Amino acid sequence: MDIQKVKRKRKCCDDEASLSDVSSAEELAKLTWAIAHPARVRIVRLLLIRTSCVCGEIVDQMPLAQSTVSQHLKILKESGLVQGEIDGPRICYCINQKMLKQLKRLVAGL
Amino acid sequence: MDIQKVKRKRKCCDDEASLSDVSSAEELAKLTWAIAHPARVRIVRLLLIRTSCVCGEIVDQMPLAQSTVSQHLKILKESGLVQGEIDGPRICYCINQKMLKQLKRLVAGL
DNA sequence: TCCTTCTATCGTTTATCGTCGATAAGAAAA
DNA sequence: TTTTCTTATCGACGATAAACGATAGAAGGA
Repeated sequence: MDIQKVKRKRKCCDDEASLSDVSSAEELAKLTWAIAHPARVRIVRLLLIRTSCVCGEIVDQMPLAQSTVSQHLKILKESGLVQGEIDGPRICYCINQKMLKQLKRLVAGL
Repeated sequence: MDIQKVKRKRKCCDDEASLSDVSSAEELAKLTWAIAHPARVRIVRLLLIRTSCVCGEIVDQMPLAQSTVSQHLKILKESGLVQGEIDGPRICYCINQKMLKQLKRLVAGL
């Protein structure tokens, strides 16, 4: 997506390192914020359990109104962690494995 | 948030699984929320770089007012990711490695 | 065609976050 | 004791999140 990986070695006193630190801090904050709500964690897990995509079954699994779930899905989509594709009359959600990997990588690198 | 309402879609004896799912979802949400802000990511990284603890030097490293940094530190402390100990006139912050490991474990387990 | 189903979005209300300046509290130094 | 340094806390503000109900829009089936 965005963000070039930190490939170059750090030299002392160059602010390029600081800049990439800042941008990766923002990326990590953005990704963690996406799952920084119990409902969104549960949604992500649901999508992971069912390797296939899921639509409004999510609503049935959650003690929330449909509109609220839709809002959480929107947040997850905006973070890039989740993708949604139109599949007939319903919409098929699935995890963006690439972004999930990126999240895991960034957290593991703390 | 309120009580989980476990819909009976699942079958045999997985109430316990659902409950632990819910609680771990809340724990994961709480921990990720703690670092779901660029400033708090930077604070965590600062504390990790300096294996020793840091006090108000954090403020000098950040483009934020002292009170704001203090607020972020409070959030980090409440999450358990950071500990603060009084050390003379100042306060010594450090990462709670146990909680950091827990965060990494939960994220890796997604 | 109309109807049903599914999802997104709108509008609203309430709660919380992020930020700041000002101030309080606590300990060390003078 | 008084002063000084460091950190926490207290309002206050605008911005945003979270939740809901109601409604709109799209697609399939009757």
